[in-house]
Amino acid sequence: MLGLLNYGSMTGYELDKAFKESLSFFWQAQTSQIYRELAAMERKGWVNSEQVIQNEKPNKRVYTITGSGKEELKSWLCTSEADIDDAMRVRSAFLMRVFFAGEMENGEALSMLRKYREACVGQSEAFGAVPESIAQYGALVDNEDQIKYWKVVALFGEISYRAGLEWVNRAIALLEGECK
Amino acid sequence: MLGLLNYGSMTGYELDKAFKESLSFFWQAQTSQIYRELAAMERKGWVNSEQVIQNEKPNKRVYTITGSGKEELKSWLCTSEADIDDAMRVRSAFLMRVFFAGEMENGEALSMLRKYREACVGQSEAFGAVPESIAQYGALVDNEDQIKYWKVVALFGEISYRAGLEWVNRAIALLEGECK
DNA sequence: TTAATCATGTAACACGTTACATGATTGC
DNA sequence: GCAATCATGTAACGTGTTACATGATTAA
Repeated sequence: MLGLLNYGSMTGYELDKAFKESLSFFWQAQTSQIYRELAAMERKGWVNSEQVIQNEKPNKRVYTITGSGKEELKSWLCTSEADIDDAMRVRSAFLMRVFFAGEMENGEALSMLRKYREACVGQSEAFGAVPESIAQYGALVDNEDQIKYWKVVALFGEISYRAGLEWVNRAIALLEGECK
Repeated sequence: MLGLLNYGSMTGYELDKAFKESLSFFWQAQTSQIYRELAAMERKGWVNSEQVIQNEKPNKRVYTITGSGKEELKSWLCTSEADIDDAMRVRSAFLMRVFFAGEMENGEALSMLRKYREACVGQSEAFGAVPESIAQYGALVDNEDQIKYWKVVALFGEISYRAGLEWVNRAIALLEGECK
């Protein structure tokens, strides 16, 4: 949220949209969490807010990052310590299901993997629209440096879904060999 | 935990080791969380426990899955509903850092990526030891069906780290082009 | 004698999710 | 008339993390 507010002042509603439309690939947040954390961040002095009265739409509260908020953002970005191990960490209820799939019917496990394959294909296709979307947001932010990194993150997504597809195809082939 | 206890009765300490030695690739749990959740599961009737007095070692409490626990495990394994989307969900503070890396020095971003590369290489190498480890645990569990799925999960790990390495190499190449 | 392994927990806090609550305006 | 978009929250609950507390035995 500090990262987004650093691009420009925003409402909770707009932050929520940013998470859902752009960041959801690597981070998710509930609407209620956004409003709660905005209040907490204001208490900490990282942001301040101002009510804006509107007449054709409901009133809104616009949040602005403070100096102390910018410091906090930078220190979070730069202290990478043990964080690389954290970065590698996967946490997947899906893989847990696969791990214990010996307790399922063979066909049930296969249908789970086929659903995963469909989801991979869908996600891979969805990445076609990403460059366009980056160009649009990039024009608003007006910072060449930023969009370079956005593209690098998008590349991670593409490569991961392709890898996921490769895996699931091999997994299905392995299991189909036994349960025709 | 129900999945593990389904292989055979165990203590909290042994469950903790299983998470740390075998499941940590796709799920992590703190020791304190394991003991807390064991207590909760006993309250729910999914497991029961018995104290075992030892004389050469500290006493221990052995947990055993109940019929109702087995039912719970099976229903968790088989109801896969919306869970595939959940499976695809990535949550990565590391990718968040990359996304906002425009606020860092260029060199700092690069060194973060190089650390990631080292970690990928290390993890990839660590996968060499996995087949041996699977064979060892497999002998204890004595269920051919199970180890088949364990191998499929290990394959996911190998493929993911290879993909991560491919990505980080391309990302570093992209960024080095500009900051020599 | 010092580190590792065996063994079990409590308390507090941080973070994430779900359910609920409200209400105006705009486009089909 | 109905759905979508704009707009903001509270309360309760569930899950994950950190800090703390204790103490025996065995191998280097």
